[in-house]
Parts: sequence; C-alpha cells; structure tokens
Amino acid sequence: MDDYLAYLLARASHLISSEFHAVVEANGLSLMEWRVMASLSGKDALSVGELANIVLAKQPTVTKLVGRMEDAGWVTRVDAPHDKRQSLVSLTPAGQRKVKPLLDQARAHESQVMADIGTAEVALLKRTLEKIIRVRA
Amino acid sequence: MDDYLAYLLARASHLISSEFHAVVEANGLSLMEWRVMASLSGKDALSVGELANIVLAKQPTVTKLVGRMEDAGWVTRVDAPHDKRQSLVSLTPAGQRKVKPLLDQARAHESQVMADIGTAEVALLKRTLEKIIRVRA
DNA sequence: ACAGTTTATATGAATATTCATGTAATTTCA
DNA sequence: TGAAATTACATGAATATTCATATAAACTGT
Repeated sequence: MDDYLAYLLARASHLISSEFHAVVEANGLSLMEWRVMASLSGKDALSVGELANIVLAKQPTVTKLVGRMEDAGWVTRVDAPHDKRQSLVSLTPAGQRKVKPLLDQARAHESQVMADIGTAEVALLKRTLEKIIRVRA
Repeated sequence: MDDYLAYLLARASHLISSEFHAVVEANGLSLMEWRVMASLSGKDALSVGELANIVLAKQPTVTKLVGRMEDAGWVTRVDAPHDKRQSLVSLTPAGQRKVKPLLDQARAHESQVMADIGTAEVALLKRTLEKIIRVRA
C-alpha cells in the first residue's frame, strides 16, 4: 500500500505542504487562500475557472473562496470585457502586500527542501513530476 | 509558481489520484473510504489515530468517516484490549470483498502509469519520494 | 438572425471536514 | 500510591466543500 506511487505522491505532497502551511497560517491565510494569491501574484488576472484548475479545487469552491477573499479585501472581481460570463479575479494592492512576504518565504522553504534532499535529486524529481503532469494532463 | 516543488507534488498527486478516483467512485466508495479500506486490507487492525496518519486526515474526520463505514458494514470497531482508549478498526468480510477488486485495479493503474512514464524513471521517483517522507517526517 | 447547444459562474442544499472541547484511560514521578 | 499530566477518541458547533441546478452569455449550424 505505502509503496504505491499514488500514495507516495499524496504523502510527500501533504508533508511538504503541511510544513509551509504553518507559515501560511501564521500570516492569517488558509492554504487555499495562499494558493489563490500566489497564483494571481504574477499575472494580471485569472478567471474563476482558471483558478479552480490551478488550485486543484472545484469551481463552486473557488467561487465561494474568492467571495470570502473579496470581503477580506485581498482580491477583486470584474466581468471579462470580451466574455461577460467570465469573472476575472485579481489581487488588490492590499492583497499584493499580504502575499509578498509569503512568496519570499516560499522560496526559502523550497531552498531548505533542496538543501535537505539534494539539489540534483530535487531537480530530477521536478522534471519527472512535470513529465507526469504533461503526459497525463 | 508552477515551478515550485510543493505545487508540482500537489498537482501530480491530484492528477494521479483523480484518475483512480473514477474507478473508486464506480465502486461506490469515496477516495477517503478507499484509502481507509486499502490501508486496512493487509493488516489485522489499525487504531483511529494510525488511520488518520496514514490517510492524511485529522482524527475527528477519521472518527466520523469510520462511523459511516461502520454503518455501511465495511468495518468494525473494537476497543484495544491493552489500551482501552484506542479504538481498533478492521475490515469486515463484506469490506474485504468490497476492496478486493479495487486492489487489483490499483495495481493495474500503477502499471499503466509506469508504462506511460517509464519504469526506471518511476522507480527513481519513488525512491526520492520515500526519501522526502523519511527525512522530513 | 435565431433556435439549440455549449460554456462560465453563481447559488442553495447536502455533505464533509475541522476546531474546540469533553471524557476516559494511561503514564509519570514525587 | 496517587495527583497531575498526557494520550486517544468522540462529539457538537462552525466552517468548508461539493453536488445539482439555475442563469446568463457565447457559440453553432442553418
């Protein structure tokens, strides 16, 4: 059982996410809120559907998550000009300030993992994970 | 963002689990129920706490999950003789019959993934994942 | 252009998860 | 030994997620 790829992936993912989860919660965010804000942080905006795909949640979950984040003042929603069905989500200035230090800490955490496991091995791991995602997406 | 190890692990895990999720649901089980039953399938019994650790969920979640599965007739709970605080969960005969074909299908799915990605590469991936789990558990 | 179909999001009800806490059993150690 | 601390599980309230479905906008083929 604990030799299956599906389980090893789930366990390793849970472990690594949990570690950073502590940092995220210390900043008053849930893991999902962090994922949304991190996803938005580079881009100008993403639709609810795109976000759902990225943060690995269902669309109604994201609609409500974004609603709560909108109330908190971290994101805004506007109808897409070219397709008024879409709702484009983007970070507010407050949201950008909120997520900024976490992005730095995420990089630091990543570095720590690489130091613990080995840079080359992690690089190889990433390539294989990307291949899995690419081949089976 | 989509280059971070944490995210690649989450995405790959979600992808692989989702594929098998379809099979699991076709058998009338949720992903968590499947995990519980697969975890129990080799062993004689596991405590609620051990199960929570294995299936990557919180203890109250597992208590209630096991309660539902008990109602469905797939598992039973008995107090541990040596420590009456513990509640030992084990598969009923009906539970064993239920999970048996899924175990076979899980192996088949695993084989399919290995064929798609490459046996050697998956073996290497597994070793790295095990290392991450071992080093950072 | 328009009827039918598909797509994107929202929403209410049902379900599941989690947090905080309670209870009971075990362990610790003075 | 026995009081205090710890551990394991259960439970109720709060929260989050999901399913089913509704609504509205954008396509499609004629």
